[in-house]
Amino acid sequence: MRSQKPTHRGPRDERGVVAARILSVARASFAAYGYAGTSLRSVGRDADVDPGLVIYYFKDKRGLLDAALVPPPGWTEAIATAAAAPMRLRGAALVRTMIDAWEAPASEEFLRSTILTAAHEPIARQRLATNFAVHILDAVSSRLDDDERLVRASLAASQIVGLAMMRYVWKVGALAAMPSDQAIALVAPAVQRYLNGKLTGLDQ
Amino acid sequence: MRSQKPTHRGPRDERGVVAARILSVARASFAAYGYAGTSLRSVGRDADVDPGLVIYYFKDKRGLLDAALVPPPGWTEAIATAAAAPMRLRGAALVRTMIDAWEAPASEEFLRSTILTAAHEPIARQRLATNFAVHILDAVSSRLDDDERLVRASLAASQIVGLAMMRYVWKVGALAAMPSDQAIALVAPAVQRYLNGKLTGLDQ
DNA sequence: GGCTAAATTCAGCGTATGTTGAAACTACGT
DNA sequence: ACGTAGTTTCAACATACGCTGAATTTAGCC
Repeated sequence: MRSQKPTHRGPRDERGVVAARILSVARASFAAYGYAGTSLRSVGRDADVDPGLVIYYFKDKRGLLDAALVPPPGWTEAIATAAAAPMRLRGAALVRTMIDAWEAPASEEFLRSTILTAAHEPIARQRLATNFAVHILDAVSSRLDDDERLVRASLAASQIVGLAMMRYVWKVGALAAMPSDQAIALVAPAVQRYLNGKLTGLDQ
Repeated sequence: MRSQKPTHRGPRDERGVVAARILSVARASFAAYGYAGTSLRSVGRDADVDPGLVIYYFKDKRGLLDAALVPPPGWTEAIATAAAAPMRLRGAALVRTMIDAWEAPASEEFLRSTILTAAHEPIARQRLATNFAVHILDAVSSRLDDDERLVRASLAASQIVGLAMMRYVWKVGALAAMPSDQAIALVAPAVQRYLNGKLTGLDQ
């Protein structure tokens, strides 16, 4: 009358499948409840695994967060590609890249957990500043050549971020309800103007 | 050798001063560490008050959150005023109203805690959807008269939200470093175009 | 067929949490 | 003076947390 549940231990993990499952659960939980709101016990429960195993793989709760904030493969390249599109189409390319990332489950998990955890955890914020500022802002601004390229990149990013917040994070308003092609078509011109249009208010 | 600290109980609260202090501390903590990361004990400690008193005033931890998410007086009116500005200046008026709110400590506390808590707490998200969508989107869209007014309001809001995230929440990039007048001048034209310019991609 | 190393579980530690119920203090009306 | 209502503190509860150390199972290697 001890344990009726078939507890079978030992190596049955194939190439880190279990670790990947834990990580996926953790990302979802960080995004949904934040860092403090995520417990190793609940992660273990959702991943059908003992909490100790989470720590066995990720060492720490913080280590789990660190792993959750690593961008998925292809992320950097996708941005670089969009930032290198012909100037005429670059605005639309950037917006489309971002929207595609938000609508693919794998990268959506990463984006959501990063953006939402960055709100509360200084570590996540710094990580986002790196992944975001360095990769995105640099990818965009290094492809521009005038004096205001840093400003232009920031402006373009601000519009894309705003779209993501309204459409995917808060899911509020008309932008959240329309098909993605329409959202891209509506927002791309503004981004494009930021990239190579005339800027107001730089001299005063 | 019992208690050397002068414990003085009894009514020394003047017109809810203590409750206001608790609420202010709570807002700051919600914004900094999130809902789960905020403990009644730490709130009490920072407000120089016993944790039980927090519950005496706000009944629940959730009640404390509820109170923290109530907009400060003047908030709704400020948005309505900006949304009613002459059409030519409306974009700039909206952007300036938001930036002013973020730079005034009282409303900054509210905005920050609302936006950041909305990331993790469904209750806060719904509250933000109400305060934000209903008040802002409606204030803006009810002043427009064409068929796409809901879309126009959402687009304008997305640009303003993006600016707020980059400049005040994440503090990343050129938009975070420049004086506020410059940020307004740079972003206002895009908002203005969303309000009464030509929109792309609505028919296909 | 034992050996080893990796994978997994288990029991338990110290600590912090939200909440409660009662107690203590103060100001004020009578 | 006195009681009463409103504030504030205190002690304690059950629970949940992060993390550790040892135990247990399994798969592959000689």
